[in-house]
Amino acid sequence: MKITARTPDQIGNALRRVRKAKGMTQKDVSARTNLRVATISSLENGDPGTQMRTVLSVLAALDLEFVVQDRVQESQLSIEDIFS
Amino acid sequence: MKITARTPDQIGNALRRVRKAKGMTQKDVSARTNLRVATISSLENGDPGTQMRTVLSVLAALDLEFVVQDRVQESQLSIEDIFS
DNA sequence: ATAAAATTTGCGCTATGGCGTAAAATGAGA
DNA sequence: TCTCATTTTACGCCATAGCGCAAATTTTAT
Repeated sequence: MKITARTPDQIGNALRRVRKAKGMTQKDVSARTNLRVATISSLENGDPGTQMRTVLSVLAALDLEFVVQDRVQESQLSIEDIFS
Repeated sequence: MKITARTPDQIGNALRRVRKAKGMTQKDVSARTNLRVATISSLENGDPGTQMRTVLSVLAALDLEFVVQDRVQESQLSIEDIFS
């Protein structure tokens, strides 16, 4: 599992996809993070105002991590276009 | 350039390292993002409250991107321990 | 269809991010 | 050492994140 993200939408979609792939509900993530279900929802829906602590907390709950790397030249297709 | 980050501090340090490696000042990043120098400073110093829009904006200014991936088992050493 | 689960939205609240502006502190070069 | 550039910190301001709590909406299964 390795998804490039440049926008809040892409990050949100990636997190939702991974969560579902792991068979977890927002409630499950909420329990692991002590964040409200509404907060998880907001993040997954691409709220750009979501704080770093919140994103990192959810990442940890999903056993994910961030990698910061140089931008790679890629097609105009976003991850959302590729995966339904 | 590829740096794993799990904490606001690690993200901040990574961004600062990359910025300097590219010979840019916080003022340069500020000019490219329309964020205040103080905001860049806050981010680089690991403020967990920094918003996603801010992080993504700075990433773009540094020609970087996020990759979300499964956590990798690694030593206890953080990136800060490895690089001065 | 319909019941249950899951997700989204709303309200009032407190805390704080990022803004403009400016000054203070730190770092780097002559 | 002494500037000048860079970074950090402060103050007042407005906007909003995330909280508890709850209701509404959507999705999933039976």
